[in-house]
Amino acid sequence: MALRHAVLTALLDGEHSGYQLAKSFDVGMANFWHALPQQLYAELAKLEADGLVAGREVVQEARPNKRLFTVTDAGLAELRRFARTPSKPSFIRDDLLVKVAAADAVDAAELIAQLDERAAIAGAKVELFDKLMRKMRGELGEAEYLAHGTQVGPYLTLLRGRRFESENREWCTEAASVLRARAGADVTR
Amino acid sequence: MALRHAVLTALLDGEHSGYQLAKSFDVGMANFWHALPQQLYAELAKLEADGLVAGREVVQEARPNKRLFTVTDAGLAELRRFARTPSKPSFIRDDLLVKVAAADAVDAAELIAQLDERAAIAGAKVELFDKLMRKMRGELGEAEYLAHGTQVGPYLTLLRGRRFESENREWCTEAASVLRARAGADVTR
DNA sequence: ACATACATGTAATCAGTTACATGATTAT
DNA sequence: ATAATCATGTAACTGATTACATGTATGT
Repeated sequence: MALRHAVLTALLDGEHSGYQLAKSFDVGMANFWHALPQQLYAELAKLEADGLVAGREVVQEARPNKRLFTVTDAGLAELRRFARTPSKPSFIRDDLLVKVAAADAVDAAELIAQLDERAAIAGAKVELFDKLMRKMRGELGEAEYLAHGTQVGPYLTLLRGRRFESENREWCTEAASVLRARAGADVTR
Repeated sequence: MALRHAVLTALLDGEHSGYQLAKSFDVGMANFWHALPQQLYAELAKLEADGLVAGREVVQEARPNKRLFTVTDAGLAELRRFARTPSKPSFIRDDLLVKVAAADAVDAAELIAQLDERAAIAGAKVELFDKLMRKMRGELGEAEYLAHGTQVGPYLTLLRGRRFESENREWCTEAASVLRARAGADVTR
């Protein structure tokens, strides 16, 4: 039941609407948790009912009204309690890896195309994370930021996401080239 | 709906019982898919009902009887169809990363302890994957195996898992040392 | 005696996804 | 005109987790 804690964490750096969360979940948070807008709206409603976040209505003219949420003291306490509970080892779920595991039994050309596509997506994520990290660091170098910056938490998780996607890109490229080489060898045999 | 395809893939290298699958899912498959025994038994039953796997009863004396499953032609066709569908980008779900993201608001000592523990777990996984890969390669070197080995699919996914866990271990170690340095600085301030 | 491995499930609940629904404003 | 952005949800369904249930054989 960590979605609520991911939401509380996302709200630590100020008030957000459900809509804003839905966006930021696809950038800073997406390395370790993912959620659809509907889930976030539902979770915010539950968190408010439980007194862990407080919402305030903001009336707008040119746009629909919105509700901005902040973490309450009870919410902060809940987050601290959560941080003390044991963590279960993480897991990945990846359709593409399932397909690669079945590489010996399925169409190679199609797999290669999907690996190339995924490598490109991962590359774009690497650049996005680099940008976010540069922005967060500001004037400071990485070592300095890690030592003295505010928001080490988010910075560390961005670092993790950056490495994951970089790793991902490299592996997809390699796997594609391995499959290409084997397909080529089969043809000339 | 990729659990069924993960199961079909796992059954590609020969017949397995639900019990055996439950074990092997925690090693070779665990880098990209995870499932509890109950899910596997249920999925095998569904796959059998759909004619994608065939089960045969094996009567044993000293142990309970078991059912061994193999992929049918229809199952193989389904796997090939699946391999042609577009893959949605993977995602990680990790409690510990949520906690690190909230690092600035929670107890540092506890987080550090969890990061150290996770680094050790990741290290053990790296060794396990190395062992499995050596076993799979046999006499061959890695480049040779990737070029000519049977089971490139499983080998490539083990490679991915190996790198993921290695990355994980490094990051956990670094994150812990960053948090330790900051905690130390706070104390002496 | 106690734990672990073997072997297979059911039932209840919780979490996540897909599909649907509404409606104004701004940019191309 | 068309698409994208802002803004928030409901309803139905599928997938995953937790708790429970059973029973034998082997190792420490």
